[in-house]
Amino acid sequence: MDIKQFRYFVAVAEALSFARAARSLNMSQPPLSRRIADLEADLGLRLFDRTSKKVDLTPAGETLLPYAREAIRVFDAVLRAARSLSPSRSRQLSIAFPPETSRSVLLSVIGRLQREQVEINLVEAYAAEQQRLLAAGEVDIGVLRHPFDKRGLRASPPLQQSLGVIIDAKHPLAELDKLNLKDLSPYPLVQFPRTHGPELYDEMLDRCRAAGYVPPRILQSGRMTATFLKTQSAVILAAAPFLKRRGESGTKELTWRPLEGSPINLYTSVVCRSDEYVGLTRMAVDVIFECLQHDEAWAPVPPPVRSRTGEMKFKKHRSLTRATRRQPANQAR
Amino acid sequence: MDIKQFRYFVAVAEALSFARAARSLNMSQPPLSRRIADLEADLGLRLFDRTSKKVDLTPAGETLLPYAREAIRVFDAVLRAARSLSPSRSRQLSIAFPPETSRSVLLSVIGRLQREQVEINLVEAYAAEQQRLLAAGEVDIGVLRHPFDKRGLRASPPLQQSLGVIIDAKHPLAELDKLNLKDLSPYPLVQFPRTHGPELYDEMLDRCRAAGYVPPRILQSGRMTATFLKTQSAVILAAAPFLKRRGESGTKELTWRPLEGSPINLYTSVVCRSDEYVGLTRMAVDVIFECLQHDEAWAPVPPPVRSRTGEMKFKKHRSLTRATRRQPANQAR
DNA sequence: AAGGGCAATACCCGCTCGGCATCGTTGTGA
DNA sequence: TCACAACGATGCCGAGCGGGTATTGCCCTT
Repeated sequence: MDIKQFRYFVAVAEALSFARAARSLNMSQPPLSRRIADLEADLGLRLFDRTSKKVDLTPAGETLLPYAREAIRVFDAVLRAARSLSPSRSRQLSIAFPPETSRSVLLSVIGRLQREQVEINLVEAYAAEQQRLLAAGEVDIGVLRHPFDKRGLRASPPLQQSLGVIIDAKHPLAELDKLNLKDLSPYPLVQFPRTHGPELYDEMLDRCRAAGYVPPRILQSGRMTATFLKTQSAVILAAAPFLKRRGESGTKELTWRPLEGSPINLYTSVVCRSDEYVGLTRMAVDVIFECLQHDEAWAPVPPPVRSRTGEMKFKKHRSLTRATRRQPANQAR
Repeated sequence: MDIKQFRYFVAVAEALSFARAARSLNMSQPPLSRRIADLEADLGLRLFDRTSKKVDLTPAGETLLPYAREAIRVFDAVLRAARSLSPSRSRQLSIAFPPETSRSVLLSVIGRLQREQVEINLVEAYAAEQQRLLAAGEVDIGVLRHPFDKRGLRASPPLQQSLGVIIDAKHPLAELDKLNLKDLSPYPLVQFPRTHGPELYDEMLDRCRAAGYVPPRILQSGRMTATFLKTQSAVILAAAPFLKRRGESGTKELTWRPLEGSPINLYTSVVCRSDEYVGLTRMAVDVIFECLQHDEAWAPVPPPVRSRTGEMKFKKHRSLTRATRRQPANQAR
């Protein structure tokens, strides 16, 4: 019996759906069904009443749920504590986030890492820059958008955000609840500088064109983004929580609208150098991943769409220990 | 990461020896060494300072130990609770022990099971009788001596007890600290009735003869055992804690002596019907096993001797859930 | 100097778990 | 009313994890 079984149980109990729970666990539905069946067999009771249409906790499952959560909580806490005991040269970590990271996410990351006594050095950078910083050792952990070069890096499973559109509250399009990319046609698009992430930049524009939106002009994002949006009737593609970040100024006068059918998605991973996914760094990577995942607006795994188009399969990580073990252990000298 | 790694860590920390810890975990030493190395790699720190002569906790290991224990404690408690949630027809279990079970073991078993709200029905019986009771369904769990017929039963790993000799405190042999089987030659032997466990009975006598002790008479053990020992200068082979059981009468006048080189050992397993090692029953089996194991005088696993003679290899159990699952799951109807 | 004890390493194998494909059922919309 | 869509269960397969045995290497003892 493994603590994983409890995680599976809790995931299903929270999603009340095997398929959704499986997605949030980054696995497929059949093995999850089996693991739950195994657990039920072991415990000698049914945890869920399930039909093909509905999944409900049985009374027994209901009673068990909080205890399972508690066991997981304690276990994770100990593991985190153990990992952060690591005698890293120091307890400092440099972590890079994309500039448009929402404030709420940053706050929870900082809060949780401070509780583990980590000194954080925050860096703001796009994918290309982050890759350089990671490679140069100037940053320990990066949060970056796909696609990026994964060589030598350990990347978490991708998290998905559906992009919408930010416009001035008085913009003509603000009348509509959901926008279509075509609706944007008359308006200029604000984009981050292409050099900061050429692949993503190109893909976003491709998607726009494919859906019939060819921006009349493209404006460089920068300090003046809000001004562009107000004075030029420009639009910018962004995930829902983007606005949350900009408590500073003008937030009230901007508004966000989702895109019909989520035609553009952002995939994000938490990343560190492969050989450093261990101890303190690993603890922090896991914590950051959880913070992102639990933030609303981050889907744990690309929805069905992904497996149909076959694009961006996520490879499971092989555990590092096996590889590590093969090298001389250089201990007990 | 699995809770097992914590168990391994704690076992090594308690034994301060990989070999001993491995034995107490019913596994061999090499895999344990690797699991610990893996854990250290994962955490990014050394848990033990080890040379070929000594194993010590590092400071980090020292700090971690109590937390690891706590995580295990919580996890096991939840698992026990979950298993005992099982809607067994009732919360009653019939448990059979060999008559010579020490009182201390019985007390801890009863205490722990009562804490799980189990109603216990204790039965006193030797192996042969226990097998009948198990097969007939009149008893749910048995604690019985090897060898016994394992068909249809799920048996825990065997626990070992070294037999010594109980004699009257005034017996001539009481002068010696350690006895040799040959020393017993002049004295009659008290044995349980052969029908209660013919194989064990025969093996014990074989061992005696092999070591040069051919009892002049064999007396049937019963209510009058103590009297035999006092009036006939008889001897009885028993594990160390046997005396603890007999708080009733005469304990003071009897005494126990170990046998030089532990020539005779008792192997005991906790047993239930294979298909019932699940839910409440499984919880109880595990609890009883732990109680026996933690009682001093029960070695977790036969010491090196066993693997040399090659006798009584213990087979690992395959998990039941897998097999169970293959039958129609008859749920969701 | 030889031997024994112990942890580490090499190598191997079986079981477990997760993946894909498919089925059966149920609810839904044309 | 029928076909389809959604979902959980099942069959089957491959990979990797974890454990087993044999062996090495180190240190201490005699």
